Amino acid sequence: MADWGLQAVIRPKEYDHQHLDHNDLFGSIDTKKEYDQALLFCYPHLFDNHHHHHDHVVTDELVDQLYKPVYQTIDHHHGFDPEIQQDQEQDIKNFCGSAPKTSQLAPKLKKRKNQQKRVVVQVTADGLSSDPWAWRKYGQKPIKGSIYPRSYYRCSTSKGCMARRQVEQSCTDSSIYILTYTADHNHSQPTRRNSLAGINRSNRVKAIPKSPTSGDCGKTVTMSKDSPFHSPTTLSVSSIDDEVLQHSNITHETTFYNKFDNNEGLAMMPAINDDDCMVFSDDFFDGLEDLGGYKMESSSTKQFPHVFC
DNA sequence: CGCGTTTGACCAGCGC
DNA sequence: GCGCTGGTCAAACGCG
Repeated sequence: MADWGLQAVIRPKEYDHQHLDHNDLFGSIDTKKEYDQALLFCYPHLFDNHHHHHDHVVTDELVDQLYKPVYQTIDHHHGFDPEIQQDQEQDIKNFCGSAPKTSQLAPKLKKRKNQQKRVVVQVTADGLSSDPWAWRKYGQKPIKGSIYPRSYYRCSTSKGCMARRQVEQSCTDSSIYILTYTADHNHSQPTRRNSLAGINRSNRVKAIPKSPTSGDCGKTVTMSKDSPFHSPTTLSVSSIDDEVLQHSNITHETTFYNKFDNNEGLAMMPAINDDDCMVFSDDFFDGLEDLGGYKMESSSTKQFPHVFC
């Protein structure tokens, strides 16, 4: 059975247009479930205890606008294989249905590198510390085609954890860092204290220099698909809960778009402003922090990158 | 002392 | 088969 690790990326619209060479590196998210997976992989705290679905109105035009370009990308770069999609659907169902068994968690040995599932996240320098997991650097290598080296991290929370993270600076936009997550955590999300204990030092070291040009777009996060989301603590795939929204005082400025996908849930996409950035109010992040025990860095305006476009 | 980064060496996948 | 490249290992070292 095919087990291709197609990647998907959510990135600012203008980024795609200006950095087409990077499209060769990444695929794109093609379903809302994959977006959920990406979110869950990187920000699991957003999903804890929120595993019921909600009805949200979304127009067909909006759905087409949000998702159509992604399918095109997949067709172009990876080819569209119904069997592959079926496998991916099954992976997601396994993930959604119940806590996975140990056998499901164990990565396949000798798996081809390009078949490994991975999640690609693009963040600004400020966003590098927004990861709740504790990572330990175990290698760094210069990458062909990039003037910046790639750093390799493994999860330091648990010795047996196979989760990996790669960090590289975009060669076309030095303010953007490309995070690639592979494998999955075999443990629950660390507590805030544990997480800080693991990242305090590395954060202070600032191994990756912050670009003087960064900061224009706040937290720019780019998500990708096909993550190995089999965290044993995960209850189900879900979207950010209405309770979160209410708790966060979401206003018209922080509208979420939602998309039904074959009765298997819906995605919630932050609104895109005129600058092609998702904008969240401070109240929103305060709410998330309260609900998930997760501290976002202080900033007057939080902006998440939006989906491909 | 524990935990982190750095860095050169080594290994394996992949294309030719 | 060979060479290139990416990913990992492990020793050395730094820091609190």
